[in-house]
Amino acid sequence: MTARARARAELTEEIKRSARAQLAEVGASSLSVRAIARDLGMASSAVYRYFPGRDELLTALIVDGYGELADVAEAAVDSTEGLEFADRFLGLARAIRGWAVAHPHRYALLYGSPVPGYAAPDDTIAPAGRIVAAFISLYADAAPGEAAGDLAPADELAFTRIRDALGSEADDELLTRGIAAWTQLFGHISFELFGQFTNTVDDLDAFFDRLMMVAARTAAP
Amino acid sequence: MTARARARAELTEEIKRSARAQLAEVGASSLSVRAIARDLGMASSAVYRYFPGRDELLTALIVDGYGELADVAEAAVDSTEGLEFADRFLGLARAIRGWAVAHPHRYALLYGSPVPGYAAPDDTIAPAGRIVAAFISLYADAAPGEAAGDLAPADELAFTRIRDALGSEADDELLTRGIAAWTQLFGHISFELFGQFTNTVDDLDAFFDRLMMVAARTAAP
DNA sequence: TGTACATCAGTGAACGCGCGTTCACTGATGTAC
DNA sequence: TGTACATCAGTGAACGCGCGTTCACTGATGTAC
Repeated sequence: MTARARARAELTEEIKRSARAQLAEVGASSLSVRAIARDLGMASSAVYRYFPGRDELLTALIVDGYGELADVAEAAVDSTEGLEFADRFLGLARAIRGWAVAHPHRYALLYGSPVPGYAAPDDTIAPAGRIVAAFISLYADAAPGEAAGDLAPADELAFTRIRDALGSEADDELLTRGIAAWTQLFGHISFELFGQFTNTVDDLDAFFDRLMMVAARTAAP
Repeated sequence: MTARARARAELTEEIKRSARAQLAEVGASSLSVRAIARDLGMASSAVYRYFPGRDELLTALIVDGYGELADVAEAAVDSTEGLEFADRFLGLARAIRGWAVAHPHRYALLYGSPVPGYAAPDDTIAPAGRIVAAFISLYADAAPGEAAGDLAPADELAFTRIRDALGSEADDELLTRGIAAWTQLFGHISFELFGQFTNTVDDLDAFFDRLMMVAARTAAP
């Protein structure tokens, strides 16, 4: 590997690093080639030696983001091998949330509202699929009926403010089930509107109804 | 009401209408006072007679959006009075999704990733609360244990593509439960990162774990 | 009903700024012989 | 090992554009007497 190639690889990373920092400050739609160049102390035109344009840079950030989250998800699945389904799912969920909380702006780039004027190319589909695949792989080893046990008793810590606001004595179990259904509703809508369901479910209306019937059972008092 | 006041009210609405159209085309972060003025055939400075600035216009759009969605949610709750909990929840869910699908960009403004550089003022809290309140009101009249019945049999229409992709024979019931848990995970994360949980749940870590234990039971094979 | 004054909507020019992208160029690095 | 040529990174000026906001102004509408 020549010195030139090494310098190229390093500066390519530097540009993406600076772009991620900018993402956190101004958001994807205001990502600016000139601001990145300024940050790195180079002419704005120099960035074009590394990326053909702003959109291709965005694509690179998205692909990297899915890739990194997929690594995290797969590591979580691997590290829980042999455990029962519910524990493995919890481990996967924690890992994904952990990454999202650590990199909220990158999460928003992947799962938040789409960047106006930017159409994600097909290159982003495969890395996005790895994350879903990690979840699906949990089913490969699981025996049916594995996780029928009851919830551990609530610690009565998480809901004091909600209970105050409600002025009610609802228990933690019911509150959790209610919020579960609620986040499920909005999770579905965001997935549907923001493009996570494209080319998967055939009939979104019918699917939505079924999903909400499950949610209603979960949330019922 | 004077002619001047009437004209003012009308033009205020016109500005918001044009702003909503622009929202759909370029997104909230690129909402432009000049583009709205151009659209309405007036000088860009004239818009400042109606809104003190771009951010206040955005706030008005957000408040209007929550208000309209809250009207829809409350209407759904009212129209299902007397029915059992699961049916009322399904009606509410359908109503909310219906509005979101009809106005995807306004939904993104309310529940999508936050607009960088814009801090929503307190005026937006109350209208947002009306939507949650509509959901909570369902519990006021519901008897415990109401919705324990089984799901209606699947129509086997919604999942052909997913099944093809999986190369498996998983039934619709399990697929629905799996996707339910998955959208719940991402629904929670988006709510957490995009600010819907601020000042409600005390300990988000503990709450998240409980939520995912519920999800794991839902998704178990 | 008529007049005098105050209020307000709308104008157009201007300020100062930032943006993506192109282009001809210089000088350093790499490669073939 | 040395030379000749090709490749490539980086520069700085330029093009053409859009933005939010301010300001002094004109002319129409509203109001108090």
